[in-house]
Amino acid sequence: MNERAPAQDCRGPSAHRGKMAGRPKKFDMEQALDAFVDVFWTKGYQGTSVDDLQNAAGIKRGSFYAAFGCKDDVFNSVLEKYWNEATALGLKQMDAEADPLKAVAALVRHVGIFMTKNTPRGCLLLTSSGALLNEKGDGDNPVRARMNTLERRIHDALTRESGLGNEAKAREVTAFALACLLGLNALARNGQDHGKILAAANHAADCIENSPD
Amino acid sequence: MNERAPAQDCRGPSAHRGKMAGRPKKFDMEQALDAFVDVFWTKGYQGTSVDDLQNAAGIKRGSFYAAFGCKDDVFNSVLEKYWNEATALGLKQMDAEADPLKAVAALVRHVGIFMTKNTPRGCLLLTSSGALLNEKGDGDNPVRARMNTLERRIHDALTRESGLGNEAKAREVTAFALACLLGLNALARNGQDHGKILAAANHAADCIENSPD
DNA sequence: TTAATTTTTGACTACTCAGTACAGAATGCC
DNA sequence: GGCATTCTGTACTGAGTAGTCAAAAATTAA
Repeated sequence: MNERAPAQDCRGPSAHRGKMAGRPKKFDMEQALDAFVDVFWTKGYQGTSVDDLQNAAGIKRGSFYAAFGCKDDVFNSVLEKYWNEATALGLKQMDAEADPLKAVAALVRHVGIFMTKNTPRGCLLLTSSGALLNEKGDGDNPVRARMNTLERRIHDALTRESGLGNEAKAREVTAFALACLLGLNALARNGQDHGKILAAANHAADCIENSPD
Repeated sequence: MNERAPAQDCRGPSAHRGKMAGRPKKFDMEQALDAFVDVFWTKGYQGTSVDDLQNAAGIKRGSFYAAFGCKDDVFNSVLEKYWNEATALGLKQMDAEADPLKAVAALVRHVGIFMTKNTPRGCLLLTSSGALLNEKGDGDNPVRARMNTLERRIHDALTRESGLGNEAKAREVTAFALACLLGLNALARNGQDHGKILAAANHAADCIENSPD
């Protein structure tokens, strides 16, 4: 564990143009972060080394640590960026649908498409959740926290205003939907082809929409 | 990559009692293998070092390599042992059921129980499949091969004698069932409690049994 | 007792990794 | 120009890793 501050100044070429003293950065923080997302996404948390990150962004050791902090700091930043983008794409579809079961079904359907687009990478968040367990034990971690958020969002979608009165069923569907998302992701990462994943996603969505009581 | 032979003689204390020359083994091959299963199961493929394996079995470096070969050899042995045991427990339940959809539902229900028993470890096979992708790329690997076998078994269960006439539906349900299994596993490894996992498994099984056409 | 055989043991090589340290380069400000 | 500031590049530390090797120990066979 390392307690250094991750150097949150973030001026660099892309930051606001009020010129400041000192040698200017040769790289763009945002572009570098994009590259980091890519590396973690394809290689997984455990599989990426700091060298991988540096090479991907074309940054040498010293600059890297000064600008981004340690590996875990970078991973947190990457997760934040990815989570925001993935949320924007996926969860909003769920919130737009009025009928609770249809809303969750829409989420699952969208995730199917999302996974298909990115085979065999699947979803960075869902994939990392398993890997972090091996690395850090089952304590709190940034992935787990976001998984809980995701779960809460699904549960909320099921129980808001016009929602399911039956709390037990809401919980069951929530757990099932979560399992479907994780399952579709695992399917994608197992190299299943587009057709199969989409079929499974559609089937899952249909199942949720026609949920048995 | 290392091409040494994994020393497949396997006499040791537990083998047949025709005494042979040479210093006797101090450890039992089967017990050691059990310990290896345990380590890979809790730490994952990437997360376990050869030292971990040696410590778990109380074997020193040289002896380890002489008896079991390299890390990948050990992993293959572990996978074989685990697969046989998991198959004996899980797939036979599926084969015992005549109705195709009920058979697959039975498998999913059983997996739910299995995952619950082993939280937060889940299933060694399903868990490793994602990790190996990061490590080895998407080429052939021993996990992938067994995943394909699993998929084929599910598809067979759906299409044997009295089975579904509709091939498209069979494929859809197969992919969905696989997604459910992987999803339940991921759920378990995300630290979800017993109740949630069982609920999700039951819901999934119900969905499969009442599969929409 | 001696030879043959096999395992044990610990040292050894060679490599990768995360993170630190520091001299020097490039800039803005005065 | 001179100075403070910030970034770059590289070398370094220390820990971990996989796998090899040869000498010592334990056993059976002759």
